[in-house]
Amino acid sequence: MSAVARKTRRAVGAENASLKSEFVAFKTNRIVEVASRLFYQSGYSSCTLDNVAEQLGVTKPFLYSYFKNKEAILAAICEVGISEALAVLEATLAGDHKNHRDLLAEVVRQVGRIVIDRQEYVVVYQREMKHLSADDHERILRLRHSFDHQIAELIREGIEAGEFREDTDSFVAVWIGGLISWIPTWYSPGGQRSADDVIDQLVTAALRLAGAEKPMN
Amino acid sequence: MSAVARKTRRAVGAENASLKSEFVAFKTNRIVEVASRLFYQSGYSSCTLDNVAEQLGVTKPFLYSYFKNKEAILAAICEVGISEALAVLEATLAGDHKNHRDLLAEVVRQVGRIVIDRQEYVVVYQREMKHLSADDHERILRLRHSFDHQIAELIREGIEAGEFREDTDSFVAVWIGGLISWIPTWYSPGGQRSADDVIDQLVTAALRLAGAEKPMN
DNA sequence: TGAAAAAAATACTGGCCAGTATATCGATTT
DNA sequence: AAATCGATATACTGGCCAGTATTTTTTTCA
Repeated sequence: MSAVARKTRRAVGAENASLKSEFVAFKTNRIVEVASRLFYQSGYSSCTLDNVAEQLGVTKPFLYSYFKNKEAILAAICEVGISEALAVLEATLAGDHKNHRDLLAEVVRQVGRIVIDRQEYVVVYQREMKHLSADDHERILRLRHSFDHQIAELIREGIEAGEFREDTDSFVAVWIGGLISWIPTWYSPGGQRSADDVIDQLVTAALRLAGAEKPMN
Repeated sequence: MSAVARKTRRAVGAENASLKSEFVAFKTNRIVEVASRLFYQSGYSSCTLDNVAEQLGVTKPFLYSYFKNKEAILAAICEVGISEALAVLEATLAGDHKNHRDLLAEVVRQVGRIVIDRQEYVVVYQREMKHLSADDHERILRLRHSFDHQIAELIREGIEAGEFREDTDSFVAVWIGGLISWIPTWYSPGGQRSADDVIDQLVTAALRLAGAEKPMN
């Protein structure tokens, strides 16, 4: 066998392998997607894996070749919302900004957008967290705390910079988190208010809580 | 039998009857109390009626002589928080107040207190609503809407009276509802912050959202 | 006190469901 | 084309649990 042939075969092999892992990732994703919708609608404990499989047009053992058990699917769902939120938070913090008020506004806007896009994941996380194994629970809680702490830090810096009212408690970070998490309980796509309206309101509300008046003009 | 004897007997009979209905109310209450704690801890679908009965030191058929089925217990739990909140809202609105800002502050304070006192009921309501029968769901949703509308009306009047910033959307009523509902997810009795601290913060936050500065000084 | 009624317990059932053991089927290799 | 292998399906099990039929205990009251 020539050196060229060997190389070609290796390349083909590598391509196959990566293609295969893409397939796996795709299927895993679809499972999480469908499961999150069904867990959202009927609750984690009431939703059976047969339901999930049926919705996907496959059978239960199929799910078990991609996830260890039912709880692992829940963990995957719970991780989506919080890890995406954390990612945009950190990306936004890393970017340039005029001042802390604009930075806070931008962070809230970005995170609000994710919460709206990933409504079902976020709600399932909030409601069903208690069914996670101790390990998964701890891992996800760490992400969550990292998020809260970075927001709190942002608030503290803004107060120090004199951009937020000085009688603001950095604990408002938690209240702002509340506003954000509250969206999915009343916003529904295709309802009265558009997603953009809701996000604008959210940003206004967050700035008021932080004591940073007049958002954007 | 003399008229006096008849009267006495009737009186005794009535007394027994009322005592009996007090017993029934007491037992019903205890069931709701224990069930709400267990549903809170492990979720409605995962918690069995045998668990509830065991915690009460009785057996499952006992529960069925006070409630038609499992869902009826859930409905009773869901109704507690919202109907108490509605009651204090209406009582507060009916009282005298200097102005709309103080009225809003008082309403938020009272409702916040109930949400803290009835944490478990409120959380179960939020999480498990979807398992209610259509009838129960509708009935409870009406209470909820009544609550939201009255808060929105209060905000509108406050704006009109010039006490809240005029660029405030009466939709902030929903955001304020969010703040209130958010408490149970992070406040825990015996934790860092006292219930009174939390309520003070809540009132401050609500006034900021409404655009009514400087709460109490 | 004893019969009847009320309250609560024991004992059961029918269906559901997470998880698994085994079979099938199509692709790949030789 | 036979053997192997990976991916998915079929078929099953063991335990759980809402709800109920039946029995036992307690209360009522004549």
